[in-house]
Amino acid sequence: MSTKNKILDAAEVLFADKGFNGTSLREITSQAEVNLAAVNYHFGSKKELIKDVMSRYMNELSPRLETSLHTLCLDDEVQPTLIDVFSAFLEPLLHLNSFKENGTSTFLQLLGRGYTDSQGFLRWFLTTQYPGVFTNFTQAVQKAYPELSKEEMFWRLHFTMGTIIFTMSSSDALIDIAQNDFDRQVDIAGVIKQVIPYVAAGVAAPIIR
Amino acid sequence: MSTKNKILDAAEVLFADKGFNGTSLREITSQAEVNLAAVNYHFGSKKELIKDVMSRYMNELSPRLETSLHTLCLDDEVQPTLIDVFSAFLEPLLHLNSFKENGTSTFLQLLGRGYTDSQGFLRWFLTTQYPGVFTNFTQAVQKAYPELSKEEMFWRLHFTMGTIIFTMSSSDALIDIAQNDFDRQVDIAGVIKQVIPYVAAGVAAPIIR
DNA sequence: GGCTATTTTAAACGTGTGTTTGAATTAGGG
DNA sequence: CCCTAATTCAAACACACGTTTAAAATAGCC
Repeated sequence: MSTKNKILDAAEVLFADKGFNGTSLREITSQAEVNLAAVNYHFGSKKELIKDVMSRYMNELSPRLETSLHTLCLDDEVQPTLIDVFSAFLEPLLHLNSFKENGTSTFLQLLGRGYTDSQGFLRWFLTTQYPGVFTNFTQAVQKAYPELSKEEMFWRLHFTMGTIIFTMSSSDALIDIAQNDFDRQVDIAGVIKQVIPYVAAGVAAPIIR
Repeated sequence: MSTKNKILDAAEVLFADKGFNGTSLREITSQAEVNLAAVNYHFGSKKELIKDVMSRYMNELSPRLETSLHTLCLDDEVQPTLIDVFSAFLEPLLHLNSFKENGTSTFLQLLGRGYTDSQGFLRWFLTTQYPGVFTNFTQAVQKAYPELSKEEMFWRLHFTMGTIIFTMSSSDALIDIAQNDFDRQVDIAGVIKQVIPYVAAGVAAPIIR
């Protein structure tokens, strides 16, 4: 395993767990069992390391998400339900688990970290580097629920992102509580399946004017 | 204005904006125009300052929230809708605006920070210091939607917290985008009114077994 | 006014941070 | 084998952090 990958692997777990600011390069390099200076040698700076950690996941997720949402919109005749739209995220997201152990959970936690940690840096990163994900998604929702105005859709999509990202940021803690309180096995896929009807119903909520 | 309050006022704004870890005592004290050592003199430590910032808001919010949810459950005959339950949050939350300028927005941002920044510290703080808020809320939801099992309710309540807290954490940025894209005035009350039907529909989503 | 307790102040402390340096080591092609 | 380029390494750098100190200033009471 290359030094670069050892660093990336250690960094993503720590970043997900303790945030970007909350994780020091020394923690990362000692976890990865490499020299401290290796980060700046291979990545240039901590900020670049963060970007590369995110890119590795986005490059894995983005094409699968794009095709998944695309096939959903292919047939002009049938109108997909909102459940269909959100379910289209399921396979690409869960695929991250075969890309890397606990990949889905780690990625969603990272997403949450990036959204709140660094004052909109991630929002910029996503919208500029992977604009297709957004446009494909809004198109799919638009098709499933045409009555929704652009503004209402804007808000409801951000509510949805909030629900998913926030839940997943603290999913480890929540899963622990659920296992204790209800005495049954829960995993990340189970949480995602719980959240889909929730967000679908939220987006489809009756419009009050 | 006392030194203590000057610090609290400066701290809450900076904490909301840049997180707890992301804000230094030097930023706070120079913003408050007091000496650096004043924080440790009046509060003992940074951690205590964070607690006190949160307490000031919770002590203002908690009793109003409790009575609001309580009156909702008073009448045993009529069953409140979920919209009623979530609307019961509106007045107590918006009251924070007369308690302090931009109080509602600041408090909800702080809530989001606390939830993600410090690995569950806030969850502990809320559940141990203000357990009434949770139990009253779940009772109200239970009454509005009795079919929901304890486990499903657990998840959907956390999804709801996620939606609201996450949205409000980045509400300033979102409001800016909305003002630009849709060319109309938006404020925090407007966002809350948008989010209520969303979360109400989410909680009331049909159960798939 | 004088004494005490409270508060403010400037300076320093120790620690942890991201980054840089320059020498030592390792790899790989001619 | 040898030379060069790439990589690793220990050490140090400069800086920012939360906290502590002890002297100076202020306030409140007899």
